[in-house]
Amino acid sequence: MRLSTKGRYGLKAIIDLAIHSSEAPVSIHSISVRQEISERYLEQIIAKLKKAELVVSVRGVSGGYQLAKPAEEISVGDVLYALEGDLNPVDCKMLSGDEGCKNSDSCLTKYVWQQIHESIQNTVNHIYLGELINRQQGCGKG
Amino acid sequence: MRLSTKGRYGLKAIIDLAIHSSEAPVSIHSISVRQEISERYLEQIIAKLKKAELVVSVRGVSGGYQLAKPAEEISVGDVLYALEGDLNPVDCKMLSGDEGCKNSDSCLTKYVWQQIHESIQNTVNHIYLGELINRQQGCGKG
DNA sequence: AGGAATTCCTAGTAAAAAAATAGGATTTTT
DNA sequence: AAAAATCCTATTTTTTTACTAGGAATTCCT
Repeated sequence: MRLSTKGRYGLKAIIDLAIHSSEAPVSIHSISVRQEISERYLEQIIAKLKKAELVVSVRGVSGGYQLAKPAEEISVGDVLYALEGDLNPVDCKMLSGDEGCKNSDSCLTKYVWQQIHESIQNTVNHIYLGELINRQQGCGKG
Repeated sequence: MRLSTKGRYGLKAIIDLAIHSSEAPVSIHSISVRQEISERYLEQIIAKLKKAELVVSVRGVSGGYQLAKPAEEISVGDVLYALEGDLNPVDCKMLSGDEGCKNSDSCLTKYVWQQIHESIQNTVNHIYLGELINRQQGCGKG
């Protein structure tokens, strides 16, 4: 039940972008240095964020990435879905359709997985990058 | 961010026990047949449930397992913690201690992981096996 | 024009974790 | 004594994750 490094690195990376890319685009290289993540691996992660239209890219020298919209409008859920797929604790087949209910026990567990899924979604959909950055005051200075 | 088969099979198995072991102990073999889980693998899973004192065993012929306490007093959380460890989406090191805050970004993400963790805990700690079994009415009959 | 810094795309590999299998000892009932 | 079960631990197989690698395309700067 662990998030992969894609999700962990990716969230750090997009927060880094939110903080540093407001003026000029930020290169993968500079993120990888600040966040201590393999450049080549980050490349793949950010590619997913781009595909999900959370960031935009500028090619060529002094190119890089920027947020596709204000940090206040990007939720942690948006980021994690892009990187980890749905945050469902179990595979779709068990959940979709009521056919699984032929065995009544799987019907019982289904309810549990749905509840967990909903609570995760609820949490990540209501935390926005903007908020996170504003929290920074008072932390990290101790 | 998927639960392993340990958690999935294990919850099914203990629900099976809750339903079938009220009179006599239930063997791994019979659970494995009903739930379509490898007998040898189930053995390992149920060993964990025993270690966590959620089930008790009876050895020898016509032995098997029974719940260690009423289904109303065993939460899904109890079961999943026994099988999956804490349900923390990220590794402990990042979360414990404020040293991680030297890099302020990891401080920001930390908050997210804690929120997710709490919401999962909250969910699984408040669903009890007893409840699940009572839900069964109305389901699985369609 | 050419070189440098960058994104972009895809394939491959290595390491780690999960899932399952296996062997055999022990306990208890009949 | 045989059978049915738990118990214990090691090994193997499979799958997934994490990372590496190569090189093409784009853009800026001199």
